[in-house]
Amino acid sequence: MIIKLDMSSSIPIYEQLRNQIVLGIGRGDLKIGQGLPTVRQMAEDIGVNTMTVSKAYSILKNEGYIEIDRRHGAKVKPKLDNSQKFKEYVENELSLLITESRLKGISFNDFLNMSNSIFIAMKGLRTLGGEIQ
Amino acid sequence: MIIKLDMSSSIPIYEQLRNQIVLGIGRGDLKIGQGLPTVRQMAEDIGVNTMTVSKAYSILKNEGYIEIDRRHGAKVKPKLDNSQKFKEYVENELSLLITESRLKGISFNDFLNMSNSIFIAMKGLRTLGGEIQ
DNA sequence: TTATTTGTATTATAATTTATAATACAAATA
DNA sequence: TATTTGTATTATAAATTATAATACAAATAA
Repeated sequence: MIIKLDMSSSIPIYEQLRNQIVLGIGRGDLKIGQGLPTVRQMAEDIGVNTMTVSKAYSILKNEGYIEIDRRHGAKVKPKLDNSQKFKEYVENELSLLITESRLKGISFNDFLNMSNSIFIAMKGLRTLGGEIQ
Repeated sequence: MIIKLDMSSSIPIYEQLRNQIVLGIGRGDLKIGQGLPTVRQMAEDIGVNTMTVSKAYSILKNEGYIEIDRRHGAKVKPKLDNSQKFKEYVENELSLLITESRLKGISFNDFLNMSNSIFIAMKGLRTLGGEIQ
């Protein structure tokens, strides 16, 4: 599992780590059901405080991407969310990104091609057992 | 020009304002060449400090969405950007958003439909004069 | 020329956020 | 019973965010 962090970024480390774990699940580096490194292990690996990792894990739990058991640790388990709130979140983020792209001269075709490439690269979420979710 | 701000959000006001102005250009509320309200006027309108507005304008200038003249004020003038850096920014944001959507159960079709709706709603950037950019 | 309006800089202040460090605790497991 | 888990606590420090009051340089209008 590759975690890319930019310590000089203005984006908080816990947020970068949260994003990297979400992307890791999408890429398939992290399978559904797979355990994440312990808070202490992850903190040592990436060279940050344990509470920074704990915060990232806590956010991922609240967002419904992982489950956390005491002793058993953190485990990948994305929960579906067909709420209007989540749709609006996606719409708002997408609106901003498409607007920025448009104003900067990226064609809508290029934008759709990018989207396709990204989607294809992450197609087929698999569990630890191997079956497709 | 409608500016929607959430004062209880964790996103800084200057960043929300920056986003709202970008979206306003995309929607056509702000035409190319059109002047933005003065820093003081905008600050009064939305009820924040002048320096908060100044910071938002300054970011938009640095990102190449507006131009700023002393005395003449801030003016909408998006600059094209075909740099690799900008492409990577879009790719990274898009990757995260598609991954989140996928994990939450939004189909790729729905995602593309959303993208289409958003793009259609902002088609045809116009200048103050009326000609299409 | 003079007064006014523009964005911006400065200074001070305050609250919040972010991150670290050291320690401790509750729960579950071996 | 000892160990490992996520988490809570406490203290500390730095950076960020926002406000307030004031001032400045540049450009325009009177």
